[in-house]
Amino acid sequence: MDVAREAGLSKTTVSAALNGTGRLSAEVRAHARETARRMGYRPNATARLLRAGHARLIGFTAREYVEAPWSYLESPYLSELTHTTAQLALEHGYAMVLLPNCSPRDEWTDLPVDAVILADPEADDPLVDDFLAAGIPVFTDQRVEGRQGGYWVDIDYDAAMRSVLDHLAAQGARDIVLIAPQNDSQWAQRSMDSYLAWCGERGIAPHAVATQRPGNAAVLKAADEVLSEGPPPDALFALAEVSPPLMIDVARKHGLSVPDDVLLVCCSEDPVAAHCAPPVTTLSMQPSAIAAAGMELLLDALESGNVEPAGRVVPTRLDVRASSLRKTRE
Amino acid sequence: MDVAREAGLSKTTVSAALNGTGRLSAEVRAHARETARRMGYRPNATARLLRAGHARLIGFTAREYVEAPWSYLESPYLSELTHTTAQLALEHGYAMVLLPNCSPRDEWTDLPVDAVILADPEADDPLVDDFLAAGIPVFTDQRVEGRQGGYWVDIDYDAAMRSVLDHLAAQGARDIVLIAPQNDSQWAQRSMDSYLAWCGERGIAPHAVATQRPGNAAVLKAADEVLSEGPPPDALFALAEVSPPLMIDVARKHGLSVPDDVLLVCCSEDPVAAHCAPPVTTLSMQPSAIAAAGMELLLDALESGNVEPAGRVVPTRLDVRASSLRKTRE
DNA sequence: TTGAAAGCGCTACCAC
DNA sequence: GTGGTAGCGCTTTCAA
Repeated sequence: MDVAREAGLSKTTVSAALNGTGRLSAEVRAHARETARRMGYRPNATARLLRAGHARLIGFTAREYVEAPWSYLESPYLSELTHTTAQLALEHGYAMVLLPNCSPRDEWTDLPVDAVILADPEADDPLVDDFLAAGIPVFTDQRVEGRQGGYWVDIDYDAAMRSVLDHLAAQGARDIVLIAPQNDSQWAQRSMDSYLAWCGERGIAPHAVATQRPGNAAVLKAADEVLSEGPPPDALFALAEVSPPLMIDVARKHGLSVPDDVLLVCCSEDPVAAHCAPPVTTLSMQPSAIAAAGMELLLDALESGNVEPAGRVVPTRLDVRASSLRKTRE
Repeated sequence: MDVAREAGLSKTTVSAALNGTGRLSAEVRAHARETARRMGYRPNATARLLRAGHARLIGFTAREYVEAPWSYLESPYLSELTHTTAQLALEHGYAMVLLPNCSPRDEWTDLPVDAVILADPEADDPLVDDFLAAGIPVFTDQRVEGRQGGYWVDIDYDAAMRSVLDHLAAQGARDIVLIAPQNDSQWAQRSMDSYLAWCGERGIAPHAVATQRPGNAAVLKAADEVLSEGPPPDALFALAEVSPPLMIDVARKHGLSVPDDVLLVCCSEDPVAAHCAPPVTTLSMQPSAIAAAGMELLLDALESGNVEPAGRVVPTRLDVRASSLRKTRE
């Protein structure tokens, strides 16, 4: 440490001066600080971390559609989840490393992380096991419940689905088409289960179409096909993420007006929904609330050394707007 | 290192076995690896990095509208830039830390980064100076040119602006309204300069409105106001990012059809533009190309220890679609 | 009030 | 072929 030599002090003293620790005379402290400043000295962060025994770094990635060459930041939901998590982490002294969804498993090995967050993993995601086996705490969905080092935040997908279906039914819809994402996430799986159950309970034939890939194009294509075949349904519920105004465009293309001819609900975090014409009813998964719940769990686990597996359930929110309100005709 | 004790080897041997270095017999190597695997041993990443003398971590943040409480991932441009950068970095063995735009300056100090990327900094951004002073290479816009440790990627904003204006003029537009972002970025500043110059050269009175904040709402409000006062302009060019279909909705709200009554061009990376009705002409800043150019510079600087300041200019792209094509009436 | 020494976990070097 | 040792840059004892 040549700041020490330059200041005529030991490196211990300089370290203490810079960190505000130890019992040093005011002059020595000021002198050390001044010398360091003048020399443009910055303590080596890696060395401090090694010394401290932690990394203060959290890995983050979204595991939905892992195979597809897409950027999960394209999704407003995942993008908000990512941003909020990064923000909250930093407020608590942790930085967040952004890992793309499709990266070789060993890319992670060399990364000094205290924990990882895996959003929407696949069923039996190998990454979950990898980290758990490596002793790195994993924050993900409920399927890790009960496993050593597994923490989870979950959503009441069943309640969410039913809130939408009940709302549409209350508006008089009977033939409700579900445009569902086709992947192994809990979101896709459990939502579909709930849809089928709800239809079953009412003796209604389910009418679901699946989108194989993420992105607007796949959802729009599915909607287009549904509206092309036979009489139009009473309502469309796009569970797979899509830009709301584009759904209105598709309906219009088929000569259908929203909400007069077909009701529309989108599962979306896109603020565009409130601004388009007509405003579109959305089911929000509340990514910021999920991030907050997850970060609370994470900090509790990391700071207090609390190894008890823990989990939280976060509610969703239905914002009813014009697109799903049948006009009262009087 | 208790793997060594367990295997009856020295930690040196175990290290060599795991890293594939040194001259070890196949059996010893296999034995060491097997023992490590069985014990769930993972080499400490922080220690390796300290030893190696680098961090393999790159800091990233967008500095536009630093004061506003917004998430830059809301912007399709910045979101694509962020994702692509992270992706490319990882492919080259670097992980990317995501820093929110509004964070105290000292949050960064404890972070072991080899370099930082500051997208769209403000004029005289203090963060630029902080990092340069700390000897950390900074990758940002052209204003760092010539400074020690400063590398830049820039866009030919002038050519971009002119390509749009020339296109609109060729379609017969004369009163072209520019909806411009109001901030200190090069993008906002230089684009506005070019707009004014272009108008000046043609003796056309410029007609620009500024948006104070990021997000759809501010741009839509500006557009709404322009269309409310007096006769509608020939064309709208939204340089500030906005969701294209919403711009069409605004025009429609004023009884104007795109492109029959008013031509529309948006500066946007949103894939929605190609799908809405009518499809919207976009000026793309090519964030992925920017990321690629920046990463190339960065790797060259970091790997080859090349301290020569360097820079690159990246082209933009105009995708002409129906929204800016005057219908030939015949 | 200050400083010497130990050690965080790892790997490169050079003896054996 | 294998293993002891030194040292990356820092902070935390503990002795002076």
